[in-house]
Amino acid sequence: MSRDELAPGPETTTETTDADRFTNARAIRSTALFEDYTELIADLTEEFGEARITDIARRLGVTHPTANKAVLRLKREGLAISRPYRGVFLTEAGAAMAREVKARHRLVVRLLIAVGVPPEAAEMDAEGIEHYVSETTLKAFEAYLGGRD
Amino acid sequence: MSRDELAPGPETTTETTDADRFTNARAIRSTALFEDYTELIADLTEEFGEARITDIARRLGVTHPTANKAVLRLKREGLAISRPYRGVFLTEAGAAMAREVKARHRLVVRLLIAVGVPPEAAEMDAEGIEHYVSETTLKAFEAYLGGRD
DNA sequence: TTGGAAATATAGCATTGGCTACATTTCTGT
DNA sequence: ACAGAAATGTAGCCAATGCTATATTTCCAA
Repeated sequence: MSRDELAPGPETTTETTDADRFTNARAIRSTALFEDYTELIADLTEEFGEARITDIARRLGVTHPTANKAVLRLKREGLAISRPYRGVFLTEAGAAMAREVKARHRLVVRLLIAVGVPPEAAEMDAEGIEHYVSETTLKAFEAYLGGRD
Repeated sequence: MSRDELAPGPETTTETTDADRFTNARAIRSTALFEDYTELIADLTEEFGEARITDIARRLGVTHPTANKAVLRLKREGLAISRPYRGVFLTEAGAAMAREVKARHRLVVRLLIAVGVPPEAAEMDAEGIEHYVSETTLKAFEAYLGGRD
């Protein structure tokens, strides 16, 4: 009945526990929002020369106070800058995050389509999946896609 | 400069907007926790005959008050039942969710491994990815895996 | 059987991320 | 040039999800 020493599996080597996986997933969840915002701000800046709160809010499907509050957090984290009543711009750190996220997004969509997921569903699901794809998995996706087209 | 009618793409048909995708991802994020808990409670119940708060907390890597509070939400949503100072059990609805989540989890891991992701990374990433895989994508994964082994 | 250890419950705090309502500033058309 | 429209900012509310600290209950072993 004692569940105390049941955890250690066969090998006593460095092992990834359930808790590790869940903790990892929680950590990712807390950065996912930043990734969405930086990517979107990069898109809007490219399209319009600046990213305005109203446009950010509309694209994300949230109200503008919500977008505004998120931008405050982005600024606090050094990912964006803005002046009152003006557009939002990414810092170098924010732009780097946006580039990285965009590359990951594209790769995830390409992989989903490659294994037979309809493009529409691939785009939809990638929006959530992309945040959880590790560097290792990304490399595997690249190898898989590279080796077949 | 007017960004108002830039949104409508080429076809005026039913179109999935960015906002739709983000709204979908947010909705999923809010059910992900329930999915993790029901799956875990099912596992523990199978292993030990009941799911205890302490075990739930340890496996998820959170403190027990956190697990307790989450279980209160599960009960409120009709996914679990429990009596004070006793183990937690799934309702039929909770058990159904657990079964569905577990099947999805296994399929995601299998697919990741099939495209070349190392098993350890596949397990890690699946913990987050699984929540975002739609029915359509799941079907595609099944077809892909079925057609190659 | 009873006292200490373990498990569970609860109170209270912080942050995130959503909202509505309202204030302020900027833009724009006449 | 200015009035109304649009955009932005801010205040305040709520629920979720984490935490620590402190009860309370149950379990187990001497």
